[in-house]
Amino acid sequence: MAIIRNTVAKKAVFEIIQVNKTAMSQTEIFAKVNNICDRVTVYRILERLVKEMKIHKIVNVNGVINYAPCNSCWHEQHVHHDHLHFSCTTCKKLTCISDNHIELNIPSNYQVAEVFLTVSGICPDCLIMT
Amino acid sequence: MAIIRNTVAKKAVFEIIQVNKTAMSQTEIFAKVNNICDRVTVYRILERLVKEMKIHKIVNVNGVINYAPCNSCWHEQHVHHDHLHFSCTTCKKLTCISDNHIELNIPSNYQVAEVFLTVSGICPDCLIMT
DNA sequence: TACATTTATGCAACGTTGTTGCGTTAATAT
DNA sequence: ATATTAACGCAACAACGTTGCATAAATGTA
Repeated sequence: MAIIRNTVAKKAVFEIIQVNKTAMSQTEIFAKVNNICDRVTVYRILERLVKEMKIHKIVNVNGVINYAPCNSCWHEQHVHHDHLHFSCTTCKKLTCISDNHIELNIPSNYQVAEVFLTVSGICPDCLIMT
Repeated sequence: MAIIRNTVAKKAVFEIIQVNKTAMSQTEIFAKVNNICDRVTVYRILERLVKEMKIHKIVNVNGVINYAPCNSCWHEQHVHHDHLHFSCTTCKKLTCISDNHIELNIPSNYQVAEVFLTVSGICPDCLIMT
């Protein structure tokens, strides 16, 4: 069964993720909820939101897990070759970039499920500062 | 200056990484060195080997950092679009797959440095077991 | 509106991965 | 053989994430 409840903490976390333009880590999200709930709760809410496919999980190039809203994006079930993440080495922000169709050339004896494509470099905002 | 020394522990770690066909985490590597040295030493050796470009660092889809030998592969300094990592969801092994040229379509106001391309799914070895 | 059900939470404790400081050991050059 | 200093061991810490269990609060129903 498992009836999903829409709690205040869950609404707050989802709101934070949706408003933010770039992907956020659990630490950043917890810092923004203003002690409305425990840090463990944030972990559990994120886990649920991923399962409900309202947000998605992205591993940054440094290994830190980030979360972004699932707007026009892929879902875990589907193979998408047209989505990309940009990791800025200056401001550390992780941004989703759509419309990036790529052709893979993987041996046929591998069964592909998901494609993770992350590009590191300098984002437009930081490039201006140079 | 910084003269590089070829210690027994370093030789052992490098040997382990080279012999193994798939990329390994620090934990896996440390488990194989048979207490020849401390776990902190393994971290420091890996750091040095990366700097010397004898091995390279790959972040797996779960956020765990893995290490693989730098044979026909890319170096951190260069942009390579023809290298790919396959992360098996069954055996958790991370394998390097070469010859995978991809075309990116990133807005020109982003300055690209490195491309990280990881594909998850089921590897040939695990596919046979199905 | 009050109550029952059970999902979601708080707290505490633990686990893993990775880092830092500092005194000691051992690899290389002379 | 000795001096130099890179590399190491140990201990302690830090960040990130997980688990168990008692309690709180959403939701459906009377």
